Amino acid sequence: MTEAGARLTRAERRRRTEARILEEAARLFAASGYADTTIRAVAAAAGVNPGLVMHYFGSKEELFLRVARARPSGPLAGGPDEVVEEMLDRLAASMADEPVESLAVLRSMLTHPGAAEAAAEGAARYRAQLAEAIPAADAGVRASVISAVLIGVVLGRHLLKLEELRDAPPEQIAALLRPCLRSLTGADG
Amino acid sequence: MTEAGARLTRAERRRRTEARILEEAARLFAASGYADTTIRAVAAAAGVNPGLVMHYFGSKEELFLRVARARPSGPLAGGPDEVVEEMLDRLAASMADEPVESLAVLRSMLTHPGAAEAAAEGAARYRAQLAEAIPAADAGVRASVISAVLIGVVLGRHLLKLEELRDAPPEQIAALLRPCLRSLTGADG
DNA sequence: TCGTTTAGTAAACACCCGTTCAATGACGGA
DNA sequence: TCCGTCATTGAACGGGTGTTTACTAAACGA
Repeated sequence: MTEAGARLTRAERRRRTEARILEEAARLFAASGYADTTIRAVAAAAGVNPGLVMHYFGSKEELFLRVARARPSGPLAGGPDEVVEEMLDRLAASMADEPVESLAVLRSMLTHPGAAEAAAEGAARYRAQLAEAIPAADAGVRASVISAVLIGVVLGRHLLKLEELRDAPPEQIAALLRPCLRSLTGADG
Repeated sequence: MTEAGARLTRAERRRRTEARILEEAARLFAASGYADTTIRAVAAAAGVNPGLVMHYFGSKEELFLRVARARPSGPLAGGPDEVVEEMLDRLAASMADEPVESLAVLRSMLTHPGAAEAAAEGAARYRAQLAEAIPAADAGVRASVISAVLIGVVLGRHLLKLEELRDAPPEQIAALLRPCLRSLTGADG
C-alpha cells in the first residue's frame, strides 16, 4: 500500500482514501446499524486514523448522510402494469447482490432518527410517483402499503435473514409477489 | 409513593417494582431500540435507582430478553381462508393501539444481534404453522414472504411512520392486503 | 424485642464513545 | 533548493455507558 500509494498525486491519494472510508462506512452501517458502527471501526477498516474520518466528514452524522445520499434509483412511470414489472425487476436486482447503501439506510432508519429524515424525502418522492400510476381514489394508501411490502421483503431477506426467503431465487419471490402488487396497484382490474 | 408503598408486604412491593421496570423497559425499547435505551433511563422512568435494575435483572441483555419473552400470540390453524382472516384480524388489532412488546422486539431485532436470535424461534414456529395451512409445494417460501409482508406493514406504520399508512384506518389496510395474502396462501385457487 | 433478611440507594469504577488539536512528514509550486 | 501546503497521525479530553460495591432502612421471623 505504501509503495503503490507513494506514486500517486496528493489529490488522487486523498480521493481514494475518502472513497475507501465511505465504502467501509456503508458496509458497517449496513451490517451493524448507526449506533453500533463506531468511527474507530470505520477508520480501522479503511486502514486510517479515526481523526482523519472526523477531518474529512466533520462528524459521524455527516459521514452517515454522505453514505445515505448515494441513492440513484431512476424515475418510476407508466401504467400500473409497467410499474409493477419495473418494481419487480428492481427488487430482483437488489436481491441478487447485497445492496449495501440501501441496507445501511434501511437498518439505520430504524435506529437513528436523523437517518429516517434523510431517507424520507427520497422515499416520499418514490411513493408519489407510484401513487400517480395507481388509478384509484386511495392511491396514496396503496402506494404506502406497496412500499411497506417491498421494504418488508428486502428486510426479511437481507436483515432478518428468514431462511427460506434468503435461499429462494429472486425470480421465485418476484413471481409470488406479482399478483400481490398487481392487486395493490389495481393492475388486475 | 412512600405512604402507599409502606403498607404493602415486602414481596408484593418487589413484584410491583419489578413489573414497573419491565413495563417502562418495554416502552423504551420500542420507542428507541436496544442501543439507545439506557438502563439509567429505564430506572428513571420506573422511579428507581439504576443499580436496582441491575440487581433484579442481572444485565441489560437479560432485561431485554425478559421483555422480549412476553409474547403470547396463540396458534394459527385452519385452511388458507381462515388463516388469512385470522392474520388480518391480528394485524388490525395490532394497528389499533401501539403494540409495545412487539415493537420492542421488532425494532431491537434490527439493532441488536441477540434480539434477532431471541425472536427467531417464535417466528420460525409461526411460519411453520402458516406453511402447514398453505397447499403448495413452495409453502415454506410463501410463508416467509407473508411474514415479511406483515412485518413490513407494521414497521411502515409504527416505526417508519409512513404518512398515509399511519393515518389510514386498520380496516382499509386489511382490505387492501386481503387479496395479497389470499394469493400468497393460495386461497384464491 | 432483637437479629436477620432484603428492597432500595449512593457513589464510584472501568470502559468506550465522538471529538479535538498539536505535531509530522511527504508533496508540489516557486 | 526551499518553503508552505496538506494528508495523515498520535494522544488526549469530556462525557455517557453498563456494572459493581458498600451502605441504609424497613419488613420479617422468632
